[in-house]
Amino acid sequence: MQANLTRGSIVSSADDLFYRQGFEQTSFADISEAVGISRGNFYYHFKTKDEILEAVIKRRLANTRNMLDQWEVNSSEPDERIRSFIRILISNRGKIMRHGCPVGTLCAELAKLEHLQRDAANEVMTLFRTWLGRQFAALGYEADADALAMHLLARSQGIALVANAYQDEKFVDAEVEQLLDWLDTSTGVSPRLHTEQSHKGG
Amino acid sequence: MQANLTRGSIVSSADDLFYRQGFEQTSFADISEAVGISRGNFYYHFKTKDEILEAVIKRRLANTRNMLDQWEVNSSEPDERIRSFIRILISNRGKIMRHGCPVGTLCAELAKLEHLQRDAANEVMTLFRTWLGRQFAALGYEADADALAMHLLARSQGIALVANAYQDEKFVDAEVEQLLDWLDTSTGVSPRLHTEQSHKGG
DNA sequence: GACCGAATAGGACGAGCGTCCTATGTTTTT
DNA sequence: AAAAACATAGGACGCTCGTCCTATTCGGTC
Repeated sequence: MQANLTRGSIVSSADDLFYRQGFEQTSFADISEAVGISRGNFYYHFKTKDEILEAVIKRRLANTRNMLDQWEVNSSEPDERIRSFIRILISNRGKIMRHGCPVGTLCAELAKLEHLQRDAANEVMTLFRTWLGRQFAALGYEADADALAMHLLARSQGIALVANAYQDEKFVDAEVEQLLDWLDTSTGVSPRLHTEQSHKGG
Repeated sequence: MQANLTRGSIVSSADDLFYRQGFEQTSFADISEAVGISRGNFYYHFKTKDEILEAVIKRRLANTRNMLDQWEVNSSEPDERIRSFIRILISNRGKIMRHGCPVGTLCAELAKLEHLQRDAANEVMTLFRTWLGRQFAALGYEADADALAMHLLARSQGIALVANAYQDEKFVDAEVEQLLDWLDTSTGVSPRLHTEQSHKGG
């Protein structure tokens, strides 16, 4: 079963290239060169470019699920879990400044292409959305859980996009601080519900 | 000077197509068909695709400057001017849900392509940035004017991107309300500086 | 060692791309 | 009216793309 190994390498390289160059801009030749195989061999594993995209999105879905699961394991408190989400802006700061958010840029590109895999790409974002929604619900914001999740999602996407445009490291840091403060003090949607406020550890 | 007329039509159509389909996805054939001229005539006015992009960006810069000037004329109060900015999310809501923000999506695409016109595209965003910065400075936030402008810029871009992904009209409305509230109450960066707070009209 | 499926290599293909050229038509100038 | 400049049309070019085909090599089985 050498095939599975090669297939994995292809999806992994395609994932990386789609992120760095965009889907449309990445050619079969690019991927096969990155993997170190011939274009003919490539066709043995994937018949069309859309098939690769589909596999890449499935891979991202799986990776995202793993990451979210890990955050739930690492932190028992919902607000700390949300902080894990916010802090990826810091841990991935370099990549984000160079290539934007992998989730947002793919959604934006496929939306513009009106691509069939558009909904699949959105699912990755929805993974974060529902996960964040659950955390906000656990914090006591049952009614506004989804709105808060969407708000945080949009804030993150905006920070990533602007950071990518201006390559501004300090801007990311400052905005992340604001997000953490926003989480600590109030969500801005229904502050009165914020009864059991958790205290900062440090 | 029929040339200037045709040239204008080309830039106008290209502007629209670049917004709806993206720069890379739009071909010479697309533009010439939209204008109603032959590809040969096209070449008479623009030698390369990059030249068209350059002209489109210059057009957007001019249009943006006009719009910002108009906002300054229409409102004497800086906070009301900022509200004009926030409200484009409502007035352009349909377009934004379909194709995203024209400024943000172009910056994101050219960043991914590592295109030479990338900085030029960023200038459109910078136009908003400096203009917003001036309004915040006029509101009394001299020290944090640029940070506040960047914050509002990022918020808007995030809203546009998420709205484009989910085609969610109510989300845009709710977020715009939050932005207007944020502007009215406090900026979140240096609330203590917010001495001369303007009152709402309605 | 012959055999067979799995896996790989490398190139052919038609289409569309950006680019460029030349011929033709249309004003404007003299 | 002739000449010159402007403007347009339509197709040729070389290239790259996604796709597809066929020949070859590898690895395990009888």
